[in-house]
Amino acid sequence: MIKISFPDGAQREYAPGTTALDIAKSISEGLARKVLAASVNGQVWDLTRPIYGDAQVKLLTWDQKDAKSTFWHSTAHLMAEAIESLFPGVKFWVGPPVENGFYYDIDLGDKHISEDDLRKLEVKMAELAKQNNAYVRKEVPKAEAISYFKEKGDEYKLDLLQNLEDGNITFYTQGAFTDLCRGPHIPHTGFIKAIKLTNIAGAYWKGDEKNKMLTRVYGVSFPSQKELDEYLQMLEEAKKRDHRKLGKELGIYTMDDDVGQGLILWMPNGTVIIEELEKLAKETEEEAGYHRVVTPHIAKESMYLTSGHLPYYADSMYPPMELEGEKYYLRAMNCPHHHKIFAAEPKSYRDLPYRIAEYGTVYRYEQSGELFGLMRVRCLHMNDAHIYCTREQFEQEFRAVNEMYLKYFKIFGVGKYVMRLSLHSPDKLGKKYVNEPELWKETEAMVRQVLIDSNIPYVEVMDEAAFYGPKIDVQIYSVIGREFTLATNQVDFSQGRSFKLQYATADNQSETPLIIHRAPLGTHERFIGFLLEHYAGKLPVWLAPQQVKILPISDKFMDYALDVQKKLRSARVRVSIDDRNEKIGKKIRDTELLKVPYMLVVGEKEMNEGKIAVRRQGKGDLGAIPVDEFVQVISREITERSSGD
RNA sequence: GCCGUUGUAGCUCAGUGGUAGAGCACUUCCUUGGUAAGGAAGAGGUCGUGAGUUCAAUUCUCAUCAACGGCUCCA
Repeated sequence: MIKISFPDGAQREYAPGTTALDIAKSISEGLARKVLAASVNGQVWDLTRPIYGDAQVKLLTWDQKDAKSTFWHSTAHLMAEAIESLFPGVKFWVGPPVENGFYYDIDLGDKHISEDDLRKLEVKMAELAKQNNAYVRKEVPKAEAISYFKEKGDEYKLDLLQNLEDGNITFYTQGAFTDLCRGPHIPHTGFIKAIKLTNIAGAYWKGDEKNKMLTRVYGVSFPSQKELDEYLQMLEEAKKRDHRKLGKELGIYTMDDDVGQGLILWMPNGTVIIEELEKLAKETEEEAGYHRVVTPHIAKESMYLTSGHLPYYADSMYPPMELEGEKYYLRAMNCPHHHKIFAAEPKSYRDLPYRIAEYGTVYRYEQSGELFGLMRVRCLHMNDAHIYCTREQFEQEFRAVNEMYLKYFKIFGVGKYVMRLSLHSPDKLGKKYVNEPELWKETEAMVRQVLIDSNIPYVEVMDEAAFYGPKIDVQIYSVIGREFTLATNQVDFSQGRSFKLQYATADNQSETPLIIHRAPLGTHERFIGFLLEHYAGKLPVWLAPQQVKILPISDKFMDYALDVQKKLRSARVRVSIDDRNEKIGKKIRDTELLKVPYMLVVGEKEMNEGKIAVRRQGKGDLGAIPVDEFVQVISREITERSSGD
């Protein structure tokens, strides 16, 4: 007998060769109907795969991530079967599960899949699923696998096989479809009750843009129609908080073909948000000992040759304009300008750390297909600053920057983010990264140490560093799940030397400072895009473009409304009056939809008592209070930058 | 940049080989109404842009621009 241990610590004995499905059945029939896969000694296995030794077994049902992945992976095979039956002769690359569903990359040859075909494929898949075809695992010697795919003329699977070791190769077959696959899979297709093929996209083979483009079909599937409906419902909800939709509805920003792709026109409402953010940044930076500077948006080519940016980024800068025999570039980064300010006056160690900040406007010629609302644009305003410091000061300065992030995140209630320690790839030294292997090692260790000392959870990622040094990026996710770097904190051991930046040490030697590039609030564009989604458009009062709307019951009360408005305006509250000839219900509805935080209803009662009836957006009627009291309440809320809950 | 989809009124969208329609928004009038849509009338579009096919193109074809979904990229 073999001993099976369960996550709760229980142990049971089974005959060797028993399967996880047998184990589930021995516990309860209900469980056996629900279980999709099993974790056996930490590895996800097919339920039907025999277990021959003692093992830790965890039965995985839909709620578990690994079970979902297995389920979607199996659905990808089912989709491939359907595609093969509707489009015979196509070739398959890989079909993995992803965050929300699965995809399969396909070489369609001269065939073509349309949106209509997706509906046909869904029908076919449902039909195949109903056959309850088992996913059958088969171990295959490498030579046999090779000859199988050679005979099929499938160069893609042959390519996959190249990197697989003999004895470690398995095929899975369900119905008429056989695929090279390491598994695992759900027991049979009958579990797949609801399928939605979501979109068709191109994807480079092996993710390399030099390679052929394959057709990728995305889909998602569920064990019941109800779950699919809920998922679709959730997508609808997510769309409502998409910053592109909210940006339009709330009059935040616009774009125009005559201006150009990726160039944001900030409307009055958006500009209010920008100015509030800048106010916050300026206060915070002043308190932290930064100086403000202002620098031009262009510079000569020679500066970007000095900085070393040009060889790396020429393609993603706007092409230069030539004037009097000189090439000028629109800047894509602020750092060189700032370095020139550092260099303008001789520095001593007493001047360090030298911190200079600017909401710097930069222009990046991002690939057209990359542009995305406010999140990825071609003209951006960076919450930029550069800190020039000694090696001894570095840790404290770097840590102070991290603390600044966290301070900001607290104000905005940002909880869902990942701190990413971005490191270089040693094999790309001299290409993507400056060729200073020792300095890379040293600074990466320094940055890691700061994270550890500050007790900040983080993930390490290779090949994500800047060309001049390692960095910490704060990754956030848009409502539709796309990942973006919101904030960044970077070490630079390279540009100080390129620009011959120096300071005099205490013993009068010349030393090159370390530089920290940092942008805790990222760019206005991305940060505001993020905030709109984060708050679903319901900005806290201090950020709201329109903080108060006064709603007179009828125009008899306009004079009183004007009095109230005057009081609020003198307290610097952004307020206006809905003076339309509409009923109060209509005024409330429209103001609610514009997500104005406070509505003040004024009518006969309020006028006689010197009060206003306060209504909070999304919360309804809060009752009447004296005007002066309201002014105090809202002023405090604004000054404290309260999130309002 | 690549693959695919889309482009009609300020917004959301319907529609057609014979030069266009709805709802909301807007303007005017009636109504002066107490916590999420009061009523009526009116105005508004050379159907993204350019070319081609056709007696005739918003509709078909091609090109181009832009948006969207991915891929690649992201100082």
